[in-house]
Amino acid sequence: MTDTPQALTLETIGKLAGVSRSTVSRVLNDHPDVRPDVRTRVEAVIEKTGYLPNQAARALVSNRTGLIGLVMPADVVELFGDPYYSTLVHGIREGCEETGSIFSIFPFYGERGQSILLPTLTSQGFLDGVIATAGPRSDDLIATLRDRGRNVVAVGRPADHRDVRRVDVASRSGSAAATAHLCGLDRRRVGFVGPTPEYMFGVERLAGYRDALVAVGREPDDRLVRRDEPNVAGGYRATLDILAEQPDALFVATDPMAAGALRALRERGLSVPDDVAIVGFDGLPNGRVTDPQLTTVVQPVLEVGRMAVQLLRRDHDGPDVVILPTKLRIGDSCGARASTSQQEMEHGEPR
Amino acid sequence: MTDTPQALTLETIGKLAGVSRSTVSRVLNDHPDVRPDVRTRVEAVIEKTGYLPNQAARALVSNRTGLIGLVMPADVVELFGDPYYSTLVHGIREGCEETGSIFSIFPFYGERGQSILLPTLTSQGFLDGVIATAGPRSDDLIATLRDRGRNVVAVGRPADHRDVRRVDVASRSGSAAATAHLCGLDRRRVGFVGPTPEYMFGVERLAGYRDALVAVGREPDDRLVRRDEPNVAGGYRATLDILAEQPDALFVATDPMAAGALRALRERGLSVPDDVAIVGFDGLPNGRVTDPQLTTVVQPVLEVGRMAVQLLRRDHDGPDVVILPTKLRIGDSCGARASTSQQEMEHGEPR
DNA sequence: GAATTGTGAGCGCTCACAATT
DNA sequence: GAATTGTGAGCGCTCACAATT
Repeated sequence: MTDTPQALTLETIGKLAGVSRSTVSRVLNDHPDVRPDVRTRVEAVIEKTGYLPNQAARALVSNRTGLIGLVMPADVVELFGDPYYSTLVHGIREGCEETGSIFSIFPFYGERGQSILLPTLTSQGFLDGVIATAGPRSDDLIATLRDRGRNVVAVGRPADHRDVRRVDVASRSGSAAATAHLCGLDRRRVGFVGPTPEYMFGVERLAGYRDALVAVGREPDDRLVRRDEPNVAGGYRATLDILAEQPDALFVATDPMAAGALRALRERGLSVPDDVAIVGFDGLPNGRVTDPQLTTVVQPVLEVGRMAVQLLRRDHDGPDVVILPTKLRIGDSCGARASTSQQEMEHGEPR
Repeated sequence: MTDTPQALTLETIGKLAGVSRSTVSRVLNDHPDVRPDVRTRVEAVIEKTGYLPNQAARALVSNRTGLIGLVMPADVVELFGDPYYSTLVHGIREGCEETGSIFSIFPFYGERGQSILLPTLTSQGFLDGVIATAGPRSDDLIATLRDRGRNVVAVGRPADHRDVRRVDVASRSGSAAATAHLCGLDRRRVGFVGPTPEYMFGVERLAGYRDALVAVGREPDDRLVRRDEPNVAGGYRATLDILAEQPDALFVATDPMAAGALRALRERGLSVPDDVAIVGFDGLPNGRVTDPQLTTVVQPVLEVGRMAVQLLRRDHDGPDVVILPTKLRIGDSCGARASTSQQEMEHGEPR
């Protein structure tokens, strides 16, 4: 169980191939100025010995490790059950394959987990870049990494996002489109169910909801707004609560919350979309299937992941904040499909 | 977006504190022979400047990176939905916190993903140790890491497990106990539903099933054995198929497969446990809740994760193969609870 | 002489430049 | 002189040992 006895180095390989360590280095790094026969000879020795360069030495001198880390501040169970994260991970992995980076997930939980991880993340010579999802449990970590000059990209919008490179989706305009859609279907009392205000995406989605109401000449009414945990249980509770206000439609800021809303309405004997129309937000490829099928604002999470990797690149010269568009996908929960006149509004992808 | 302008090094900190780099190094690494006032002075400078040692330099000279990697050869969606992985990750994270290592997950998918990751995993100066779950998609990776002399621990049993350190659970004896339990409840035609034979744990669980039959003087009958993918759909298919043999009990080698079995039986109008008794294998803390509640062989996945980290330690001097015990937890799917005489057989933990 | 500190060497690479063909 | 190769220095640490109190 000891390490490799033969501590192979560039020098050893060079000796075996009859060249200097420099030439071996050039072969390894695909430098052009190597004579073909020498290259072949060196490659043969590398192949035969199974030599692989020491990553630490390489990182020390080149100041690059090739490692991209995704920092996940959540309980593993929570994380692993969430289609948002699985899609995001998928996108980041694809992005890393494109750029030739190694992708790695650093799960941590709570203050203690963060304090263990933070020094390592912040050190030189460990990660080339960090991707972190914005949220109450990671916003200070993102701010710390930024302040320390680390190469960090936030996914979403951290509470303090000055000088933070980030990828986000058009939460506000997407929410406005969803709300406008409900208003256009002649719903008079359109409510909002979303996360508590420490989630910035919830703040933006509430703003979009209000934008749409104002745009059609209605007065936003806080009695039609409920906030809770951004998960199924939170959506369930908030919906039960808001029913006292007799809404005939709800824009629900995440699909898991919308699933909770559907459950609450079913329990109360209310039909969707007849009694209450529902529009959600997420539209994830692996999201749960609901009955009725949810009308929702689709966000391009896969592209978010890919783009985050792009933003991390040193040679990236695009904008430091990238906002990706969302689009409304019509399902059966909003009532648009019932009224044929509305059918042409559908511009979501087919499933 | 550039790196920190002040490239702090030990030398810089030493200069600021009026000592040599050696003394700063001693302070950082908690060496005893530093005068208290000097230590305080150096710590003050470190604190003020926010200095953190370069991990690559440290790794190069100490030959340790402090990084433990879990290699996950699976589609992310599959992975993230699986309570086995979430529990395992939880256990490994706890183990790493105990040993002061940084824990990181390397997700990859397919041949291409593996070929990208493998050189890095195999290199010196990158990971202190690799944990990999055994299975058809990772067994050759485990063998390669072993052959290259890397510090690797397998979870489960790889097809080629010579000289591979590993943590496993007592699949065979646990399966025998489950099968014996069904025989003891007077089931005459006890079938086996499990994974296809490239999954070694399935091979062991089938062996345990046969052990139990032989022990009570019955002839194992391959017509009562069905194998399919180790997931809900596979369990569903295999169970539909085995019903032609009219089993009155099934030992199902994983809980997801058992969930599929329950669905198949329900669809065929068969009652559990009256028509067919079911015992599963897994008993994960975050596993799905079934109706009826599943009798199952509980494996200690959290401890498996913790133990894997222990086995990775250089100073570990226990056995290289650790097999953790399983225990049968009685639910409502086997019929034991109905017959009061069997109640005392229950030795699972309460939920 | 014991406790504390500094110096030199070296980990295994990459890069600039000099030396060789 | 252009293409190819080797040498020297250095990345930022840790460790052994020498030097200092």
